[in-house]
Amino acid sequence: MTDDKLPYHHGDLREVLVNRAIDQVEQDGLTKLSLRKIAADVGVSHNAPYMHFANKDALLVAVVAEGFALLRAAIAEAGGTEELRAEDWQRHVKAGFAAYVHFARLRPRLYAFMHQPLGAAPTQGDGTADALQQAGPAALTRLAGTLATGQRLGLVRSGDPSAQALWVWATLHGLAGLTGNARQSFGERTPDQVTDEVLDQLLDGLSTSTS
Amino acid sequence: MTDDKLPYHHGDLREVLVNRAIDQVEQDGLTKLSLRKIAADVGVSHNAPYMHFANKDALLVAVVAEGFALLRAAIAEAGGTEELRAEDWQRHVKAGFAAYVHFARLRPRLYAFMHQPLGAAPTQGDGTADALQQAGPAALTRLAGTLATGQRLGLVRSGDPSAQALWVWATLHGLAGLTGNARQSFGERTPDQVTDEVLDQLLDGLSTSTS
DNA sequence: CGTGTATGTTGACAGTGTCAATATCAGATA
DNA sequence: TATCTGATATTGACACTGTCAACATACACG
Repeated sequence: MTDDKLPYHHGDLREVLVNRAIDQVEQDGLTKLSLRKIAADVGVSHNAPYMHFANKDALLVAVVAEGFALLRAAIAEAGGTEELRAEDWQRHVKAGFAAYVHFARLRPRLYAFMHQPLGAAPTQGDGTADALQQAGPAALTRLAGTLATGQRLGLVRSGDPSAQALWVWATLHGLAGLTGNARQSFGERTPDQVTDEVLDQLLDGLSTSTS
Repeated sequence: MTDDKLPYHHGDLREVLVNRAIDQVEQDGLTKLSLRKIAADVGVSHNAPYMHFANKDALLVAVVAEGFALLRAAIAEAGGTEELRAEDWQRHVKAGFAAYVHFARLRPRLYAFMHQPLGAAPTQGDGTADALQQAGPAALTRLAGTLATGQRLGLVRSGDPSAQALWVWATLHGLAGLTGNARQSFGERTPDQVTDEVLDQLLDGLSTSTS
């Protein structure tokens, strides 16, 4: 990544640190994550990260931000949940939902860490942390818009789209958490089957036809 | 657990340590949790915990186990999801669901830590860890039984109860995660409103009447 | 009693996050 | 080109952490 610029001494150390931290979170978990180990892996001294992050928590905030960026990209690539017409709607929407859940299953620890208030409270005045705080409502508004479109197309039952959006979001988030947790088992079902079944039920529950 | 023996020197140190660890997780988060600090707070030496737990992770596993016990108790107290008849069913079920979500909002970090694979992989052969692994399917079976009862009462639409249970569980888990996260905001809605609205939609989506 | 064993303490060690002081180097200024 | 400047990285130090080993204590049972 970023092998073209190679600026000052090391070459975009900040981004390299964040990526390495993401890997570390995904591999050994949050508790084992060591700033010094990350620095050593990257090949810099144990205090070099402090040139780019005030402290360990600041790096973790950057990890969360990058995680959300990756998630947005994954959803967008899967077909996007916006700007749709005709009966492609349901297919595109389900693909976007599935991409959300899939992301959480591919990077379960990162997804969990993005959402869970396990660490310290977000550092005040960081800017990045403030931006994250607004990511939720923004995504919710976007989702509500998608559902409003579905209503206009006659594919989604009437009702407050923002309330329906909360419902959808809760279901996706729950599905993401459950299927991403390797400790969790679902009897005979695979996580993929669970995802597919629940999404079908959700879309069915949202739709106008009773089935 | 083992609250009757009151053993040797300190008096059931194990339970005290777990409770203190739960408080610590809830207050300052997982990353700041210190075994030595817990020991000091409880009034024992920094190595006393090693008499009851092989290492820090073992204590954390016990924290998770105790968390699930608390959650089960909270749901049971709210009316229990089992052994119901007549139209009390819907009321009791919603109360149980709400209790689940409420628990997560009262102890967000504990709930998150119970589910999220942030820490190390479960220690092999711990016994407690193995028991936790089976807690998921067990709860799922119980929930499916409740839904089957609802079907028999004509209150839940037909379909595989275990598939419906997964749907319900995902929704509850998602709702729990979202409303428990203090960093999350829902526009004008309060977490309680969000919970109520989504649960109504879920029960509506599950029910036989189309609205 | 005395003895064994579960329980708790003390001391030590490597590893951690973070601060202060120092060194290095890219790029602007002259 | 020569020099200055500030961002970037390094070294050293400190308090703190998890964990191991050796030692001390106090209950339970013969």
